[in-house]
Amino acid sequence: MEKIKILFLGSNWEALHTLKVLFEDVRFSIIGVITQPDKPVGRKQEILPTEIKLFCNENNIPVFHTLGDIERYKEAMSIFEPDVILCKSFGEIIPDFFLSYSKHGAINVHYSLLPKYRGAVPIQKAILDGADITGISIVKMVAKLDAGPILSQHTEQILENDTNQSLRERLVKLTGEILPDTLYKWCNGEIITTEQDDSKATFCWQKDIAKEVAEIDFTKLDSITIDRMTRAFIPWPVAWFMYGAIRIKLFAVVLLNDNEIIQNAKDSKIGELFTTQNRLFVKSADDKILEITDLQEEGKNRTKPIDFINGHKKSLLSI
RNA sequence: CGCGGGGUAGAGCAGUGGCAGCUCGUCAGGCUCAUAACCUGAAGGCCGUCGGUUCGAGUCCGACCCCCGCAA
Repeated sequence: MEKIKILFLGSNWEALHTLKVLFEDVRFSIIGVITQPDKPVGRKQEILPTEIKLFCNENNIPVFHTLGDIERYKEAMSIFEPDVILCKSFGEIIPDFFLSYSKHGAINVHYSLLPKYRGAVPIQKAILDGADITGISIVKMVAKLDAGPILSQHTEQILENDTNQSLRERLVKLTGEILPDTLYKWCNGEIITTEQDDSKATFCWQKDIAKEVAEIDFTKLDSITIDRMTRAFIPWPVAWFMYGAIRIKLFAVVLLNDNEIIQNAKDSKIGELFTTQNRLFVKSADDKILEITDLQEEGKNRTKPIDFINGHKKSLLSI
């Protein structure tokens, strides 16, 4: 039985996980990986090889950079002769001609139930919208972004306390469980695709997830929105608010149902932080009490509320 | 040399050249029907490192190390 030759396009840790799963599956052979070039990382902006590149080097998989350049895509086509192209978190717009040069085309893994949430940040947007389910769509890539026929879909519940990170980790894991079979069947002609209903498409863009939109003004936003923002912006850019002149990152909040505290705090001012029972609270614009359970001041380490309270005993309102 | 904040008890923070402090936690005991409550006591420190100034440095000066935020 001849192995299916895969040309893998991917750049981040999610792509690496998927790449490993396919690499270890005996039905497939990874003939090459196209990934984004090494970039400066961290505070020191050191240029380090990406994890994908390290993995490829260890396993003698050829690595190629297209750099978004049409000519380099053409060059890649002359080097690699894949049966199928698999794309996961690649980060470049791929030219049309490249999508169709292999026998079985190019397949993309997208983290939403297409046609909903086409675009760059489907998980975050689903959380911001308060959706209760999302999922994975494995689609054939076409010129139009995330608009191709669907090979298979799998739904996943969005839990009440799911963050972009926790949900993403589950979806990445699930991808490893379902992608190999789907891809194998596809290449054997055993899958009949389903066209997307374009009229039901919704979209999300990278600009929806940015530092500028991650600011939380407790005097203007309601508690539900604040909770969703906090969960959607992890691990980046992380929801933040101003405490006096200090910027504070907000890693987790809990909508409060504790009657005693709500009763005691009924006179507290909207947007003003206060503490009681060694816990940290704030009232949002809809007059609900939110408990802050995980935070970080600029220039300082991430701390638990008790530590923040200890450090601000004098300025913090206590009820 | 990208910009900025910081390093003091297990944690979080004060500290004006002159005895090392506060809150929380920990430990021991007490009180209470009861508590993330209250009372009494205790342990716990190379004040990032090295050098300098000084009668005297956590504090002033210099160099270095490390952590963090921004930016990318």
